[in-house]
Amino acid sequence: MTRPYDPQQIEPRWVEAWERERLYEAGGPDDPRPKFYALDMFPYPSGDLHMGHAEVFAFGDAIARFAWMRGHNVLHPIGWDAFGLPAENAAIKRGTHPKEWTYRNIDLQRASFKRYGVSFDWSRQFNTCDPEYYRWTQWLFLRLYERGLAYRKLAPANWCPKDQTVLANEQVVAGACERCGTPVVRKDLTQWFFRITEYAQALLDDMEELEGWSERVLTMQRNWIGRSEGAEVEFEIAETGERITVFTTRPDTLWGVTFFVFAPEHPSVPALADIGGVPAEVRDLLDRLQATPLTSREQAQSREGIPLGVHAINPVNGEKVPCFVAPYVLMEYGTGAVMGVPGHDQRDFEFARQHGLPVRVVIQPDGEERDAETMTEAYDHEGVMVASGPFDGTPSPGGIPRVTEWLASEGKGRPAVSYRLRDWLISRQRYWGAPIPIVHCERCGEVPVPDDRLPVELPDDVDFSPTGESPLAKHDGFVNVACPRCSGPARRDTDTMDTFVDSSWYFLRYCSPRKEDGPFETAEVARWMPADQYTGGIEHAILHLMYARFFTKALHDLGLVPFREPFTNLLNQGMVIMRGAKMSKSKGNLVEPMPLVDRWGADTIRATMMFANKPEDDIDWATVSPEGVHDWLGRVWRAAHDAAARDGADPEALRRTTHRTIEQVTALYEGFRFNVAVARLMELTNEIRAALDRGEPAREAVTALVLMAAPMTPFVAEELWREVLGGDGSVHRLGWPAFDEELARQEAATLVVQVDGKVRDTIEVSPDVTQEEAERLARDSERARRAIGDREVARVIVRPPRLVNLVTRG
RNA sequence: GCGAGAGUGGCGGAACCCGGCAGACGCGCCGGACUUAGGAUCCGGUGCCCGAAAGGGCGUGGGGGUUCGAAUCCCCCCUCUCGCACCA
Repeated sequence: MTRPYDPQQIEPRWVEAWERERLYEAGGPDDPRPKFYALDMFPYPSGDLHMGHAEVFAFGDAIARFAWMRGHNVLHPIGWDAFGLPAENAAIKRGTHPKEWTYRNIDLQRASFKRYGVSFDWSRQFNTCDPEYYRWTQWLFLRLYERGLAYRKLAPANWCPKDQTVLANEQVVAGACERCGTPVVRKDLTQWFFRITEYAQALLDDMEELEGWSERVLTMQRNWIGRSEGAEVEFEIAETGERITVFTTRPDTLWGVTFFVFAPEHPSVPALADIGGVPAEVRDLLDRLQATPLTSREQAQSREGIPLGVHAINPVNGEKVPCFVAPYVLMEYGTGAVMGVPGHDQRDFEFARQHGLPVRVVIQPDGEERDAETMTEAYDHEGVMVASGPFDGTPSPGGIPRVTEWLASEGKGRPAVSYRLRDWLISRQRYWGAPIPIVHCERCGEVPVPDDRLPVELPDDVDFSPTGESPLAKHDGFVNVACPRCSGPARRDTDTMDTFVDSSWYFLRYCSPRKEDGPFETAEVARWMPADQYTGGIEHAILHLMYARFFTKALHDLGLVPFREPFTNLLNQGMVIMRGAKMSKSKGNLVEPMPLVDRWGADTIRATMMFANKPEDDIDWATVSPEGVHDWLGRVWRAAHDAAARDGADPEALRRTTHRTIEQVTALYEGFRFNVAVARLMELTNEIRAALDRGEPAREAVTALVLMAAPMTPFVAEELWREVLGGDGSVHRLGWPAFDEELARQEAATLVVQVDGKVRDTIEVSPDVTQEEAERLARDSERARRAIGDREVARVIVRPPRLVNLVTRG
């Protein structure tokens, strides 16, 4: 009697055995097998694993195991992204220390990962909050600092009043803090930045190398960088002679300029307001804006504005146009001043209407503008109608390139490129992060902490309740320090780094995680990087992936790594949702994976995730059920036991199915089509069952089945392989089953007789039917005759292996 | 508005790259077997309509086109999802 399939009985045993056998440790430099770096986005330890983790690591692990079985030397590491605000907030709420909370969660997640059967190389684990790690985060900061890629400046920052910290632009969503949803306000602070804008063009250009990235993510990154080509044009202020530069994508519309607008924060504004006699109004506007978020919608959408009382001289025709200050012009983009062309820009048009300014349409010389004759409609630069007239018209002497050229030759402008991307604000006024390794000395100014005095350790005894000031600033023992340069009294920088800095290089540390005299071993990094496959959630499409790409480029230019892109192939899987909505405790639709594992076993939960949908799409947990997969594994279990007890070679038909399945499943794994792969394996299982029920042997088929299932359902595969099929060693070290191409292509041959595209009959024939035989069959056989009736056969199309099409006439 | 992707049974989804038996595989549902019992296990059925059956008709968001043949290729439209959005 076959023992029943009981995952709770077999799975924990293999967790232990694999660990004992050190089955998943990556091979050293002498390993002759080709390398495969299977990288999964490391988790944030905010509790036990959630459904999202269960999904990513099911995919990531299947990819790693498949690579092992195909003969690669695999690096499949794990660590924890352990610094960050949630730890601090949770610690405050629970009256504990972020460190304690974090390490406890890491222990919890580690145990769960093991129970889940993920094939990690545990010998390489680290946490970004370990001093041995953040020492090198600080070291890398200093290298960027030396290169001028890290700098400090006073800037308006996004400030979250609840979390009491500055946020990166990327962390502000619809004017609110990404984490807590509190509306963000503007605050002027001296902040640390990474000069990611220096790499804006490289980040765009090198996308060519990212062949294994989805168009979706590339588009998101492209939008985020937001490159536009155009020209800088210089206007002169009539009253002062000051030259003000604007950026425009449409220099050819300079003839349509009827006004000029400054952003409220533009440095020239206060002086011009004095001259124009409106200093109080302008100051009021600024004060009001200070109180509102940097990225607020309403503010930007209004068309309010204050006439400055001064005029700008249009460089192309010497016209004087009135100047305004208006919040719809952003200091953050372009030069913070724009020329107003209401005939060709929606916003300018609305502004002109509200302030009673004239609208003038520029007529292109080659008649490109559709309203050239009537001038009843105005279009923006994308050909979208802005408004209907009638309007004045004025001719332009040329298109964009000609006008740009002319401006340059006259010294009134130059071709220019503008990016939406801003420098990356990395300082945080919070405790749980890597301290910025800089000392401020009264005499020497900013002084980097020397490499041999790293890490700048984060003290444990800090009052980290948020007050708006960096918690570290209240810790005298931390703050007061001798200047490394002059030994005089100095103060440490008390900000900590954004956690995205920690995660911008962790994949390099994995290559040599225990290195003590550097962030990574160059040879090891060269051996493993770039990562062959990166697996993680779509929510990191912009932030993390852009920062990691930037870091890699900067390190490349510092001569620290020999490549410019870190991740060759990227798999962004969708989310696990519940009844159409994101899971959350507050919505009461939270499902936790580990209790499911306790009930069904890890194999079933993993395979259920993979079977539910293609990796990129969301899985609605309400629409899937582990039952089907669990039943399937039970059928595999029984089939394996039955087949093992039977001698003889598999029957021909089953062999064909087996080899066809191997061919298909191999391709499906390569394309991450795990859902279909599961379906094909279920199909094969059904065939095996049928053969066994007929009393036929099926050992070869079952063996292939177990091997192919191994990356997705590692426990049951290992158990069946080692304990039932008498396999030698782990199934996860075995070669991937080979398939006989000839056999795989042979079908149970049926000719489908189509008459004018409609299926009339199916006729059994030998698998290698030729055109001649098929034609003879089509014309002479009784059945074909009956199918086509009295029509005349015009043509016979044979498409091996199994289609005969009779094209009839009349 | 701009950009990307998607519309197939009661449900999740196959087949689309490369046109050739649409609905693989699973869930659910229906029926049966075994059972004191079934929320266990096994077997069968299940796109819709007509029909007892054989069989027939209709079917991949809508409309057109190419083709002997279109879920698949081309054009137009509709709907949905995601990302970006005073970016000058």
